[in-house]
Amino acid sequence: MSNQSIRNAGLKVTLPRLKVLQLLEEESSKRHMSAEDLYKALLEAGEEIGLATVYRVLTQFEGAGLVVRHHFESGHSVFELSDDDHHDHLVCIKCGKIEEFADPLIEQRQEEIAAKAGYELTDHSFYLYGICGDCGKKK
Amino acid sequence: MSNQSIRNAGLKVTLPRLKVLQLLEEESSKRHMSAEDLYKALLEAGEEIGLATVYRVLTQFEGAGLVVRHHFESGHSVFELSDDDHHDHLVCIKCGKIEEFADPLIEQRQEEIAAKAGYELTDHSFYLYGICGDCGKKK
DNA sequence: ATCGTGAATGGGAAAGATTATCATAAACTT
DNA sequence: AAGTTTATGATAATCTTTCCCATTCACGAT
Ligand SMILES: [Mn+2]
Ligand SMILES: [Mn+2]
Ligand SMILES: [Zn+2]
Ligand SMILES: [Zn+2]
Repeated sequence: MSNQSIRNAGLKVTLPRLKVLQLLEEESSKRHMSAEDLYKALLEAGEEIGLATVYRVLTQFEGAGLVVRHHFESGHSVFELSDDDHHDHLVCIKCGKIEEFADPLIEQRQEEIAAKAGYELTDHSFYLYGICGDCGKKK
Repeated sequence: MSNQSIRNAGLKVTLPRLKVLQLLEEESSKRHMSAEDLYKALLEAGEEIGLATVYRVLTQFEGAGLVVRHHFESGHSVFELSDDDHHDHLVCIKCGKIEEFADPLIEQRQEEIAAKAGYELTDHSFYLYGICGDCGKKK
């Protein structure tokens, strides 16, 4: 239950935190939401929450590993619930559709590259951009 | 000569454009400069240039393929002169040092991933973050 | 070299996203 | 229940980038 996830993250269980987390869990389909997206969705759902709180909570969740932050080309941050198994993203530059993928070969290669340069790898950011099948046809 | 690069890009040769491009060429060592970085450097060099112009010119150069824009974690854009051969980046999260690398295996794999998903790949953004040898020692 | 005209520039205002402030409210402790 | 600590929400502030528009500049034609 989200209740427990928040505790495990070392955070107090407050209504705003609960609501944000639950919304992220429900919207597992419409993933990758911005702070503003979440804020609006909560308002529409009749919740009383401040935008600043949404930003704060998301940053805390990120720190606790509960959510992952992404910077797609647009520049601003979008979030998704942290999954057990890491994945990367393939984004259609026409319609915005996002495919998720995991590629062990690339993951491993990253380690090799970092090691060769004497770096200890802590993170990576990897996005592919292209034109999806649907958008390609329409052209 | 930068003069010619600008013409080839289909742009008129103006003083601001010339100055920005020359600065990027000189600073090939301190690569990856932000619009603000370039603006300040030009002011200090006694050039009279507007910040808005720097932004405009960088966007034009990017469109013409003269420079490449990066979004490191910081959020804002940094630029570097476009090199003939593409490279990606390995960034130290402690000291900010940047290693550049090119990995044909990863580049190829990206194509395969996109193809498998029915996307036509147009671009990618790939950054590795870690702790460099120097910063690892100090710990 | 001078002119004319459309394109480029610079300064400041505006926008968009995120963070900082701080008085008030909600949680926890006792 | 009271006191202490922490979180929240409204708003102001910040930061980066873009927009606006009057003025200046570049360059092909004269
Ligand atoms: Mn995802
Ligand atoms: Mn580079
Ligand atoms: Zn598409
Ligand atoms: Zn370092």
